[in-house]
Amino acid sequence: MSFKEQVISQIKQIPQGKVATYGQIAALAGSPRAALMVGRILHSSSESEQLPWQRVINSKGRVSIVNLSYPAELQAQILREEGVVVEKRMDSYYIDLNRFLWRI
DNA sequence: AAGGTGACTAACA
DNA sequence: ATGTTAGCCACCT
Repeated sequence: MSFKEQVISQIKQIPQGKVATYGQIAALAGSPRAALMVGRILHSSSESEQLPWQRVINSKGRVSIVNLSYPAELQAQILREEGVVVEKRMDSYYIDLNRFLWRI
């Protein structure tokens, strides 16, 4: 099973109403420092697979999606529907990791 | 096969 | 406290 597949499988396991960081997912997939890869994998496979990409954020609790395939606005909206509190500051969206970070 | 790259992170200035 | 720099490592070409 490739790192990529492990990442995808882990992301699929993030429960609704929770979020995870790239670093965390990378660690779960077996390579704690391949956080960048996680983002890359998401970017490339989020459309083909049905991944909750909106639940994956960076270490500061900030949405990294900003101006790519989807507007950060959409991510924030989806998360709020799941019960996650998303704070909007300037142009970015922040999430309270202490409350919503997914823990195993 | 080798090198460039990225939806990152943590450490510094 | 914000901005920059340098590691990072598996994927893609």
